[in-house]
Amino acid sequence: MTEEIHTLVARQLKRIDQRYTSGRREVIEVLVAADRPLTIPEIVTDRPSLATSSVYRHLAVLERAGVAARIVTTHEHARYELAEGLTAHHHHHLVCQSCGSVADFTLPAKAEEQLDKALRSISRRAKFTSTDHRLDLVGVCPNCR
Amino acid sequence: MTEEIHTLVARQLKRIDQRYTSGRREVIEVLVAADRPLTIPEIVTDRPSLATSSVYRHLAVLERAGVAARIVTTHEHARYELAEGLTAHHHHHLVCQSCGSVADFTLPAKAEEQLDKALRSISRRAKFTSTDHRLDLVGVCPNCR
DNA sequence: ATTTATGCAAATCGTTTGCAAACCT
DNA sequence: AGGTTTGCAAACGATTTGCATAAAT
Repeated sequence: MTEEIHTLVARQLKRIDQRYTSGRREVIEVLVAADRPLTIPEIVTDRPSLATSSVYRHLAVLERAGVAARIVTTHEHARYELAEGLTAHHHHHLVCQSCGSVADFTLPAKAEEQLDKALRSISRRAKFTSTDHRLDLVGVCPNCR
Repeated sequence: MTEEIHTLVARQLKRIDQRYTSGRREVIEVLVAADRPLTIPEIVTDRPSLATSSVYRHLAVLERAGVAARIVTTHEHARYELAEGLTAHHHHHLVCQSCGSVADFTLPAKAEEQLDKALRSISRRAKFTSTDHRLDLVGVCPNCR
């Protein structure tokens, strides 16, 4: 089942004429194993054989291929996770203001639907071509309380 | 009515033992005049008498005072706007992936309520103390199409 | 063999900070 | 005067890039 992911990543990379090299594969492995978005230092700590600059490049490629997603936080480092297409579900984030950690959550299907509907209507009115929405809850995580 | 804002800002600053100096006032004036979140270079362009480093400091203070809000974008510069307490309404953002511009929108009251309710329930379950939520629509603005 | 990816060190660029002068009270 | 704020230049730190080597096709 995680093999499936690699097949998918390889296909998506090929689509933009990129190879699925061992370094890129390692990055994907780390992201698959994580249950939350990771910073680049975290990824490097997990796989010290990877050079930091290469991880930046790998993630840029993986993002272009649509298999990784960058999350912007108020904290110093950006965070990355597998794209929703690979993990199979649309989700949102709980962002801790204190430690910068990010956890995932999903909205009940009905709430998500209602939200989507409202957002589609907004986009239409604003002549804005929306590709995605982001919903974050900002606050303090259980660890930091 | 914009005088009212200055009174409020002054009060909030005093609360954290900070003065409402001319530089800080100028920053607020620019933000009041803008109808969208601005980057620091944009603010400096508007008021060239302000030193960039001072604008960074001003906005840090204004943010601590709760009268300005920093918006994190995928683009290079952070953006700032008046805090919701001053502009009087909770709103969200349309973020253009192409040019990085950010426009405001509000959700219909009912949709916002439903969303809030769903989010409160999520927070409770995750033992997450939520102070705020952020909702962004990501896509391409009319100017960039 | 030729192209593409990677590591390392150096460069970049938004943001922060030290310090001396200007400002406020 | 005494403390705070500001401008300027220098420092910082996350991310990017140049270039020479290594890997992939």
